[in-house]
Amino acid sequence: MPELAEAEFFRKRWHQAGAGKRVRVVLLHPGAKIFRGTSPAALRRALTGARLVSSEARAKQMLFRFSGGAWLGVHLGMSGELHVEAADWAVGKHDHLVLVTPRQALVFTDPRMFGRVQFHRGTEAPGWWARIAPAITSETFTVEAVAAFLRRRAKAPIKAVLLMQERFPGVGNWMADEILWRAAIHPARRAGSLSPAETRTLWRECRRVCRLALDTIAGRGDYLPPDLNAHIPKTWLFWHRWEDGGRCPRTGVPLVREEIGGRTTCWSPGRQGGVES
DNA sequence: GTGCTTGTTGGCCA
DNA sequence: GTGGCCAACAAGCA
Repeated sequence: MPELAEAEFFRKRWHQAGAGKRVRVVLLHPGAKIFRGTSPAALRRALTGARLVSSEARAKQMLFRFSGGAWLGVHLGMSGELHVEAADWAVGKHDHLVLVTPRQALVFTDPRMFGRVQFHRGTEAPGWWARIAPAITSETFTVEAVAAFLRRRAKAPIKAVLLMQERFPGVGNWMADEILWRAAIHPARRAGSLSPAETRTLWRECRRVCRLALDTIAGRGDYLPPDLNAHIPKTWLFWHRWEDGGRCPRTGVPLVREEIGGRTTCWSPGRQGGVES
């Protein structure tokens, strides 16, 4: 599930339940793949009895800071989720890590285990966190930076390029399709074939989709929608991209699904022109 | 049984 | 060295 806005949604969900609280750590499967590259035992030692101080989401990742210089990084992969349950809640088959507060349980669950939990200790955030590319919604995400990147990846389909986290942090499969649909650019176009005007449109829609997704999925301010996608308008491609017989919300024409850049891609014929344009 | 799945990585090849 | 492509990872679902 998790792309940019979903990461922020799940971060907020844990934060609202756990901020300021002391936690006890329960590792349900310490050998699980989600702990690859980190030490579950050290994680448990450092976090148990610590308070959740602050948290942040960047791209598709989250970082939770605890008292005593302990940090918990979370990447949800393809199927990971964070949820909040009652403290006495029954453990599910794919729950791997639980932070228990006096009243509630913060649960990390991930059936496919493409997700990842990383423990870090120190006064500063971990290096991998600092190296995440600046947000698309930030001022450093300029049209010039996008243009330069498209030149470097000139032969790759634009769909594949939008999935590259080094330049488009947080963009995943559905957001990439949403951006290209709004920008009216065919997903199979080579990145280097976009005109300056198309590049500018793409840049603008990247920013717009990220901002709108953050507003509608993660909410504004402290507000958190009850359901993840409850407030995404029906005018978005999002709601139509997976349904059989789905139609373009703008033209009414049947949508096309095909594999582009190694991923199933949904696009609107007519609106998004041809590969050669 | 088959063929998918909102992600990332490493290996292969040009 | 760089860029592009693809299989693999694991489990569930239709």
